[in-house]
Amino acid sequence: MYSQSEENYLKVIFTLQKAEEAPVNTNLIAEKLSTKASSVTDMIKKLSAKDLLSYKPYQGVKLTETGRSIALKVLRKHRLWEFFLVDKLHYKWDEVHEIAEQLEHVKSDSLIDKLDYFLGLPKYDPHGDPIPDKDGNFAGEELISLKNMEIGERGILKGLKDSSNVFLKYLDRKNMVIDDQIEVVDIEKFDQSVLIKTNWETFYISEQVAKNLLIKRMNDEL
Amino acid sequence: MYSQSEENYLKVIFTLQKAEEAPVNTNLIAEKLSTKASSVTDMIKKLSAKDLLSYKPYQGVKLTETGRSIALKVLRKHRLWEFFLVDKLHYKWDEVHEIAEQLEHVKSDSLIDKLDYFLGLPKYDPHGDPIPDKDGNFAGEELISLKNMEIGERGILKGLKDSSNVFLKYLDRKNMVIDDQIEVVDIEKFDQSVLIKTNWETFYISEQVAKNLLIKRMNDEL
DNA sequence: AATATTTTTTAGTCTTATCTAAATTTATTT
DNA sequence: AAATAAATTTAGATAAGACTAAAAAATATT
Repeated sequence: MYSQSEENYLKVIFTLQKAEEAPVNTNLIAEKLSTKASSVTDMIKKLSAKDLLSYKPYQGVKLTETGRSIALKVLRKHRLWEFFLVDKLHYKWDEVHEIAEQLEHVKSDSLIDKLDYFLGLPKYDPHGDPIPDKDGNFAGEELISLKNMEIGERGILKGLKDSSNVFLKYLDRKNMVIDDQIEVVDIEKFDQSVLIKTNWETFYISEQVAKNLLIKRMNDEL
Repeated sequence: MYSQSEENYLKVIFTLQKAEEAPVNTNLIAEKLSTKASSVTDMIKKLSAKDLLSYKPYQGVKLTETGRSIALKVLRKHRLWEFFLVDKLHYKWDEVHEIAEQLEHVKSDSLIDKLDYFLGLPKYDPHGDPIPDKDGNFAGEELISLKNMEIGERGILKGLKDSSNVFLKYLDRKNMVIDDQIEVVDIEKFDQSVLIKTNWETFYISEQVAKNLLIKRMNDEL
């Protein structure tokens, strides 16, 4: 069994590793965990001793297979609990992160699978992030940034690059939610802002927003 | 916010206090928590400093109103999660305790009320234990001896431990009847006699009398 | 290549919650 | 009432995880 702290480190390293595709460095981890670099070094040594990651001083870290599978399990729990909070308890999707951070550390072999089944084996959490299945496999799916879509293309909002609270609130104000269908109507050449059409309205979003919206193209299949 | 450990101590002390109707002693707590007496003493001091229980060395402990309300909140969470596990995830009732022990410490003001609502405001957990409601009221709130009330506490006279004729006549002379509201104004340290205030007068009763009066607490707050 | 800057690690300290062993207080027997 | 036993508290240690400040290594700049 691993401590909450260990699990959090593994989870954060996993997500950074995915984003960076390179050894993850100490400062980044410290920043994501709101802690200090020296604390990260301490924990890294501990995790390395347990063979959850490989580490050479000053060279950053990489998860081992074991470390990766633990991180995936934590991620699975986090996302399933988020789904539960939104789908069953009717939280808004920007309210659930903090609670899921706690729930993800509840230890029980059977619990998470029963929860999964109860929720109907969902494939995506409320932020559109894929939920790893029992065996650690993602619902592999190619999501592209809305910024990379052409005029006339359509797709479905499936995820966010930036899940910060400010951004979630912005989307809430715009009434945009996961699984919304979106069509690119026009792209302003001057500032790359994008005119999009949702099911209800047509409006402009800035380039920065467009970058952060992950879209599943409509000609793909589920 | 209180630590998991603090919450566990409060919860255990609360249940022991209910069972014992007397100051709860160190060894009992240690046994229930599978820890050592010395650890209990340490924690007791900490909780006492935070005014969650009253404690005099070698004399056992008693929860304060604040301590009691925290314990009740933890118990509420524990029992609601147990209900969830059995009713929604189809666990058997003898499998849920360990998991609920973890879930009960998840911190969120809104979570437990939303869960309560989602479950249909159940009154009893799968073991038949009553679930305290939002305001800390039990379905089957039990009665406590007036002797165990604190200065300033109020309650309603609901029963007698000793229903002998002499005692009934005594009450008659004092004009005390069932459903009288009673407030504990003071407790004389020398002989533990209690100054009480009824709707009509304020007077002293002996410790022996106090022991025999069964009170339903009025929960002014949680 | 030498210096400056940034990143990472080390050394030492702190807090929380636990423990063992010894000392003290309370309760029980004789 | 003295002696013994039981319960409780104190003193001192330990482990996890975090911190600050200083040292060491890697990177960037001139």
